[in-house]
Amino acid sequence: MRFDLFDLQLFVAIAEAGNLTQASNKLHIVPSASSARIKQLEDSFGVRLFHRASTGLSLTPAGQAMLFHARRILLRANRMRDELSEFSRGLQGVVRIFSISIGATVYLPKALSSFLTKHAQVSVEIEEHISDDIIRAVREYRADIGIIGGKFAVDELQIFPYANERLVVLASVDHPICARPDISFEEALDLDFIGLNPHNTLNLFLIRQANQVGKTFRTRALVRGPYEASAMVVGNAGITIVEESVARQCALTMPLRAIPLSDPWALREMQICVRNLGELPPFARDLVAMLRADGTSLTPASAGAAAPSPISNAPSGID
Amino acid sequence: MRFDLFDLQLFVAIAEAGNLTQASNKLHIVPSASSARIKQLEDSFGVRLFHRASTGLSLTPAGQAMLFHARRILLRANRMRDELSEFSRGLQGVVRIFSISIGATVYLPKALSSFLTKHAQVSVEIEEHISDDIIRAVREYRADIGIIGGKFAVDELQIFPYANERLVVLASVDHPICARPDISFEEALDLDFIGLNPHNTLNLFLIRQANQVGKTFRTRALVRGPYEASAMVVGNAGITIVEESVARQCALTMPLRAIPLSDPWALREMQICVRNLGELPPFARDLVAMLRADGTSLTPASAGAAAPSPISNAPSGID
DNA sequence: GCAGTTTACGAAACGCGTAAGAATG
DNA sequence: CATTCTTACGCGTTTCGTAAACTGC
Repeated sequence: MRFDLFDLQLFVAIAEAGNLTQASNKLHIVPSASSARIKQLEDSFGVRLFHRASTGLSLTPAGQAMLFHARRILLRANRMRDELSEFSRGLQGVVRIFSISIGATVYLPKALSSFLTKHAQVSVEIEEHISDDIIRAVREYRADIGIIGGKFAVDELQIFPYANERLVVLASVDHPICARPDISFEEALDLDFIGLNPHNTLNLFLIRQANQVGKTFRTRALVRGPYEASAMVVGNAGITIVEESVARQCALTMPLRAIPLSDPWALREMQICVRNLGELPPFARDLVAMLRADGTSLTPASAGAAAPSPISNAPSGID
Repeated sequence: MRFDLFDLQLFVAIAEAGNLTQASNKLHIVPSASSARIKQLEDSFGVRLFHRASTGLSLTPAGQAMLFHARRILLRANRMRDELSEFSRGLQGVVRIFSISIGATVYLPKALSSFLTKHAQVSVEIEEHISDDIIRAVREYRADIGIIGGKFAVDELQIFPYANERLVVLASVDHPICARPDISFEEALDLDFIGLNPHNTLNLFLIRQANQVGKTFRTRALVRGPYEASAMVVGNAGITIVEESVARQCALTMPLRAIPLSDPWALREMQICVRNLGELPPFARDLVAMLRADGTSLTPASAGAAAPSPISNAPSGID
């Protein structure tokens, strides 16, 4: 277990060329040296990796298995080298964020634009996942910061409240329910729905809520995301339920109105989670701080159960 | 880019201990040697990885970034070592299969039991994914064999037909529709449904089919898998749609009946895909051959459009 | 005999440990 | 002055390249 990355490169090259000499030339080494390296690799694992023939080398099954892993190791090593070379060119940090859909598409883009200008030499990676996966990733060091939706029991992680997002019904401006100040989820279920990609935390949550009141979604169509759904909502094919900020975004370009859901649980509490704030580099801590400030300012402590007051549905139209 | 795995181990150990001396002791090396290795690592990347202090070492942001990748490389390398050590103890091959749900839970277990007895020294890894991911994995060498559901346009891969699975409605034995020889999907949509985990290929497919006839699922509950659904079907909470072989399995232990769907598309054509049969080791080719033989024998060329005849719903009950 | 792999061998390079130096609190 | 990291240096091992032997088509 003390082999080189160059051993792996050589191994892969030989496996792909089926030929020790060509692989050796490609890597600017003499065949005898390659031969020795491979032999040593085989000895260290106690397994033959290639079948030898005077016509060339071919993989044994053990070699096939090794090839699989070796390729992945090399890919990762290259990414590492590339990232580090960015540092040598001035990059000062990388922050890896895993977020639920609304965070990755609505909140983070805004929040990050100010962060990135403040920290010009820090780069940010965002991946969209469901809450469960996010928690796992943060725990396992695969993500620095997680944005999750709803209250989760998360031991060993540090949790901070982020934005509170009120869920709203998104409807065409000429839909009857636009006359109302709010609507209960149960009432809304009597209307036709445009469904969103089922593989996200919000949708799984809503389906469970529907079960609890003993009703079901009358899904008229199933589309990828909120923007696709909006297009169908405009045509009055149905309504959909999204977070308020998503609704606002969609209403900017389409004649839509958002009607708040009156149920208590319709105020979804998004949370920021990190393994340990103290472990994070300063710029990442700063990002967490900025997110927290940003999140709470966006939803000013209206955290009381079902307060529909701060939600205006007037400015949601296209007018 | 010619560093050791030991370099990475050392790097991670120092990062975790925050202390070069302790890390060096742990790895049975003298601190001066560690110091030299780290320095060389830093030179090769042109980046400082640690902040030096007389109290110990702490990671720079570049070091943090490297730690992230280094951990993953080491995990992979350990898996590789473990797998190769299996080879040195007699293992003769590994086959990695990615399959859709029904393949992984119904078909492969049966097929593999005979394969594994025939090839006592070959091990098989199965992962469950949706068809799109499976195709990508096979293409990118992450899987040797893929089992996908439905006809896909897959360039560059070799495709073989596998089993044809008729979709059936699963209902409690005392449900009215049990009197019928078959039922159309459109009719079935008028009944209450128990929904399955939405993140699988079959479900996405069914939801789209429902859209096409302009109806929607009246989902009364949403559960993880077919066995959980069966329990609710028995209580007459609703019906569900599954592949016939899944239905058969569930009916073994519960008073259920399977009523075939009469729609032409209800005969789902599962397919085996590989990158290139010639590239695979003999035992993997043999597995593909066994799967193909198995699959076609299970669904004897009833591939004509909507032939409900070969499907008996008599033996599906518990009686 | 040609294309390919492996063995033999001397020289250069590398990495280890010992020992001593330097910095910090 | 104790802890910790770094530099200097001698020694053994590794790894390289050259050259020659070996193997199947």
